[in-house]
Amino acid sequence: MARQRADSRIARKEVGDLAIPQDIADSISSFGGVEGLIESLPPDDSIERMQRWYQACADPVRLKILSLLMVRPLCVCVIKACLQMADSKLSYHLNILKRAGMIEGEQQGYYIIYNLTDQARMFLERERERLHVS
Amino acid sequence: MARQRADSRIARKEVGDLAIPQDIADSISSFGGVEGLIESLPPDDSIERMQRWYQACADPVRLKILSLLMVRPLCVCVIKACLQMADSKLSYHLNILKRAGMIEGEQQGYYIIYNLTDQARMFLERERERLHVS
DNA sequence: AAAACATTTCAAATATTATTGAAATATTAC
DNA sequence: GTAATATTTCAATAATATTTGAAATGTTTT
Repeated sequence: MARQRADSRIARKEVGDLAIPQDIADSISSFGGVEGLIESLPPDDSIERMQRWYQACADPVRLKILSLLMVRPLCVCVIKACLQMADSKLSYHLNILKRAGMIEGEQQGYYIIYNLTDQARMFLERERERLHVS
Repeated sequence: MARQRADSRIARKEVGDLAIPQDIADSISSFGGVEGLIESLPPDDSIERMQRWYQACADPVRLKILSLLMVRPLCVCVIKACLQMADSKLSYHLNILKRAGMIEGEQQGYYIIYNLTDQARMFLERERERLHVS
């Protein structure tokens, strides 16, 4: 018994040269229509920064590095011992996190000790909380 | 007058076959050394889910779609009118957001109306807050 | 200054992701 | 059923990102 589908007729409204559902048309007209929506978009530089940030998080190696640095600042060699990969590969990923503003390295003798930036730590703490709740 | 650099000699300690800075060695030994660090990493499926989520956010087109949907649910044609791109391109990005669990689409007559999932809305609200504060 | 250690840089190869335009699907209107 | 509208799928191409191994850099020890 096919369930009765909701009335398929959808009221439409012309917005410029565009016919769209009436309720959407009505609603968006209150913040300036399509024009208004476009203006509400974040500026390009802000979009770029966000993109770089999330891109930095979008890789298993880098997520693991971030997870390790949540514990405490670590030298490259300990990160390498944990993740078991070639130096150059690790260095590549560290550099991406650095350029995104998520980590900083400080040379100490032989070693470079990496740590999360305050921004990254705040982000990761919030994310940990969010993911545990849901 | 070059500023006196901190004593370059760094105490080192052997951990397994690895010589690492003493303070790091001491500190990580309290949570099980390198072994313990490795065990503290999130499980693979969790890493994968995070990766897909952040990857979905790591693109200017998709960030803009998310930003538009923060305003209200929208049909594809309105999103298209705002972002001015080919149908197939838009569809590609909508699909990535859908597979990441950030948006859902519901067919209504001619149109498919997309909306943020609760998870995505929560994430984006928190991010908006975080980025405004910092 | 030479040797040893830790890390980065570079260029080439590989893999993944994004864009494009044409064809396909699904819904509604006639 | 045919036409019209909205959206997706597909296959080919283009663009980016990642991996790899070798060479380079910077630091410390001898």
